Amino acid sequence: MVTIKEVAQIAGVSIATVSRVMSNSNYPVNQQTREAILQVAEDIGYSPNRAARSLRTERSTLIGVILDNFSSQWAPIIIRGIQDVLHNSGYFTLVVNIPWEKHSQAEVVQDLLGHSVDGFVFVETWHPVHQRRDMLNNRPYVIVHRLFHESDPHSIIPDEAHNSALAVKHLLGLGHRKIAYIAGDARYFSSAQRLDAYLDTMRAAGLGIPDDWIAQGEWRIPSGYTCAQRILSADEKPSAIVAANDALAYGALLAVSDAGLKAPDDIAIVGYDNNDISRISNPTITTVTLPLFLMGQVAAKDLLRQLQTDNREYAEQLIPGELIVRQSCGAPEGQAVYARDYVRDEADASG
Amino acid sequence: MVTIKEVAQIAGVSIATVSRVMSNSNYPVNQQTREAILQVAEDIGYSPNRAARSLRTERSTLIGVILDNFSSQWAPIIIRGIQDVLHNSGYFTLVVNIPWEKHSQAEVVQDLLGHSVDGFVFVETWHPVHQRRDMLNNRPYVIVHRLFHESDPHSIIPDEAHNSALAVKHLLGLGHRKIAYIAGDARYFSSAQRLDAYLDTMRAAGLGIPDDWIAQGEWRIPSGYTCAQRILSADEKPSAIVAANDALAYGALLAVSDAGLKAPDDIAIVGYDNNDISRISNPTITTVTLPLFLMGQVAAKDLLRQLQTDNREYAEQLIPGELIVRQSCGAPEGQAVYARDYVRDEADASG
DNA sequence: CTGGACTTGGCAAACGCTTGACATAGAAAA
DNA sequence: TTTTCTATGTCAAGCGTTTGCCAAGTCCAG
Repeated sequence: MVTIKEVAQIAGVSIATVSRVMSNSNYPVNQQTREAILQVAEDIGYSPNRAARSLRTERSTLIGVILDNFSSQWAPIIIRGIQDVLHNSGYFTLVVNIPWEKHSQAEVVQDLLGHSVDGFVFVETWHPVHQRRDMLNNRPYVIVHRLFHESDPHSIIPDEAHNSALAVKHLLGLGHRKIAYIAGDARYFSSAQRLDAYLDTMRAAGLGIPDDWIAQGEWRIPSGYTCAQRILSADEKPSAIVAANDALAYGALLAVSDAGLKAPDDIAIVGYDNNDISRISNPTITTVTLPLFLMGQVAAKDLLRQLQTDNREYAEQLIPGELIVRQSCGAPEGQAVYARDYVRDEADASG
Repeated sequence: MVTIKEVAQIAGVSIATVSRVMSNSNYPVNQQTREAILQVAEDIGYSPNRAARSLRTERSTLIGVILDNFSSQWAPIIIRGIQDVLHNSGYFTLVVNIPWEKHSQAEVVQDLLGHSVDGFVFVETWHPVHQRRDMLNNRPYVIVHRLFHESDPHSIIPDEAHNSALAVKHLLGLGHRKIAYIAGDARYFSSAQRLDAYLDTMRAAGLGIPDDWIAQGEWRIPSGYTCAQRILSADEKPSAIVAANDALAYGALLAVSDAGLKAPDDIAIVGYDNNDISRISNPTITTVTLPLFLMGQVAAKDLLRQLQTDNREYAEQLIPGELIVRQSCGAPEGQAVYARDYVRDEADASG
């Protein structure tokens, strides 16, 4: 192992000086000396021993990342966003997957603290972390894509209201007035947010919604199918359906097809999530992106802020997504049409 | 921070004794003393400082996991397999994503070594690691799903030959004799392996293959479409197509449909990968699984073996997948039909 | 009763690094 | 000249553990 001593010896300075250079301390060091040291370090392949540094400084440049479910289609993208920022700031991440059912989060947190992690990121967690803040040994934390209902000032979540409104406004802009809705699993607070955004946007446009235009689904394809069937048999036929996610939209597409109708000609459909299914289905599904990579980046930056400053202002951050226009809505592809005219209060939809 | 000293003080022994108890050393310690120490440790919430331990022992219970591409649909599953084993053995993983283009792997390895990682796992790497073994500071390593061509005794890869043969044999078992093939991107060695398995299996069954039954694709849907078109215009029409992955199979499905034919009635299709597309498409696609989770587990176990024993026997390990019967092949769903009768040499297909 | 073997436990030296305290040299101020 | 200041470095303590070595106690055979 090549140590600081060897660097010091070769560079002809003391280890203290080398240390100050290597750790970017703002202690004044002659520019020539500094460069010489860096050169030697590179030449002999020196990189500081983290254990020694960590022992001394009580910091580890390690961040614990805790997932409730690594199998989620979103988690890997969020993690990439987190790492994108953290790695560039010299931090490594200790990623741990704990299935929610195991309820062993406290234990894992304990183990991570044993590794002196400087902070925590919780990804897609069902655990209201702030209730067990003591457990974190006062280390800073941040939550990306919280799944529990109660708000948390340390969380970064998608701007569901904004995103859902995008879908509805797009259809309004295309001239649709009769827009039905297939809701997601009610246990997720995002379902309620998306549904509310639909209701609000319709109301803002001055449009009424018969009861049988709203169907309660639960995220998956078969549910989208049956919900769409119910909506298609409504007294007054809608001309468009917004689904709370792409799987539901795809199920709806199948139901429309089985009913002898054609999307988007007979009925327009918009989904949410921009996952593979929306790219592959026929017709492809117009949808709204979840800004996952960005959310990860924002979370990581916020954690760095907590680590580097004494700024203690916290507020839940909402990250807006974008509309992706494909075939299922009937608009020219790639072109978003917003219903500015039909939405009275545009102010809160910006950003 | 509660240290070993406090435990020693309260338990009325020296820190040496506490250390020997806490680290499960097999140094003899009186049973009563041992229990008393453990009790005190638990009471005051002591857990050994990893940095100090690591500094002293030059081991960290940290494993570096290096990905060429975290966005791959396979990587997250492999990682879960790795972590499943490693976490249960008290190791944490430092997962790092390095896009291949950056060529900065050496640097990242350097940084990970700075964290004293005990070993490395390379996931889906294009780097022939063994050529730079010195770079790893003699730490053990293992490769899961290597992408470079040259073999490496430390790698765990899918048993492509076995898996591809499964698909072909299944069709043979269903009575097909005219089986065409859409190959994957030739830059991947797995493409060649899959193609060879197809050729071998057909040959073993004593069946000839006209040149225009084999089309060179490159993994993605449009390529599957054009390849299938070419195959469908062959002088002698095949009754089935095996594709090197599900995207190609899906593209083929579209081509078949556009040609006014119906799968599986007019032509049977089998894919490879078992990804979302094969579950969603209509008809759903019969496919072969890539045993990713298992591969991750095997890799982790192999690394543990290297860490814990002095067994230095290495051999590339091939992990077999399974056939998943869906609609596109025409067999009753969920029921695999193997062509035992038509394959002369069954021996090498077992396992 | 003595000597050896075994059991149990303590001492203290590292491990590689950071950092407060101190040293030196040269320049400017008095 | 002496003092003070700044710029640049060095010294050395100490972070919490592990572990080789030694010491003391206990037991048993001779």
